[in-house]
Amino acid sequence: MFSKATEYALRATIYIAQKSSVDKKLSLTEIAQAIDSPPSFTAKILQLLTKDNSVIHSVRGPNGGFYITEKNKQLPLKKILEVVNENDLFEKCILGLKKCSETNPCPLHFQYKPIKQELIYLFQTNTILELSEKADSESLFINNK
Amino acid sequence: MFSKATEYALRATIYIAQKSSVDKKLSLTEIAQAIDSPPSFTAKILQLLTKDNSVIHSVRGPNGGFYITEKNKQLPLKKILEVVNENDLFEKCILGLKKCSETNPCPLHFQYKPIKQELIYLFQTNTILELSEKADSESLFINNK
DNA sequence: CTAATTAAAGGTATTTTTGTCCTTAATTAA
DNA sequence: TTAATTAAGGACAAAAATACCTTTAATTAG
Repeated sequence: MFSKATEYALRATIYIAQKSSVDKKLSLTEIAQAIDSPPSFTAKILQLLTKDNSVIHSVRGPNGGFYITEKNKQLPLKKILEVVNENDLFEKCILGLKKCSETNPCPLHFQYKPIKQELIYLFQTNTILELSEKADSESLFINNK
Repeated sequence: MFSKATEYALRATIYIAQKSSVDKKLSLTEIAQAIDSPPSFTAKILQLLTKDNSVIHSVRGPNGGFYITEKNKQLPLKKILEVVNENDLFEKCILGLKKCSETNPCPLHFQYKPIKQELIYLFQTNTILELSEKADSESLFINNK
């Protein structure tokens, strides 16, 4: 469904929302361990999410790390997909046809349509905050190996 | 959503179901042109679908090519996904967590569950025949560029 | 039987994705 | 001010997906 990059972006953001605050920032090392992702690759993805502080924030130096503001916790999950450029899922034809449309539909078009709508709804209505609250504080990301 | 390989597999099979018969086999060249896919790569995928005649059939030599039997047209689309090994879509956690389950759910688990069910239903209940009949005989695959 | 046609099979090449490493910049504490 | 810490940024490496090409095998028509 999603690329590794997107999976890591979603997991990392949810974890950061769950565990961080302005005065309790999380290091790359902690995040990567918690969500079971390769640290260096995760760093790249966190950079994307940090750009313009669009999703998460970062601070360098001792006691630095990553955190997310209360305001940004109100962002929908969809925002994360936009940042990692996997947002086209909600526009693409399921058969990969470039010109599939309402007037020139692929054979799956009208059956897939409501499913796509539900996916869009899922990522548009769920905020980072809501998801982080659903994430059990201990058991979610550990034991993922 | 799907890999290129899977998209080509679905498109090719639907096209073959729509246009071929035992005495009107389709060549690789025609198929690849019709569904707008790279011929050599498509050949590999058709080989998979042909193996053990599990989905489509092939004949070498002059007037050879690919076709599908009426019997195999009754197969669900899911069969195609199995052959190209993208069947795990219906089992995987949307966040990529290895141990996500009913008792240890990821934060999206219960919201994604019904969507996943609908996807499974879509690919299990739709047969190749049904899809090929929905595919407009002329306008579906052309103009895809 | 021979030549032509078409898919099968295998190897190779390219591109994209995923992952690593090293240096630089920022921040902090001593 | 210096040393330590942590993310940013860039170059590089490995793996996987996608795409191509060449030879072989099967089939058919003449």
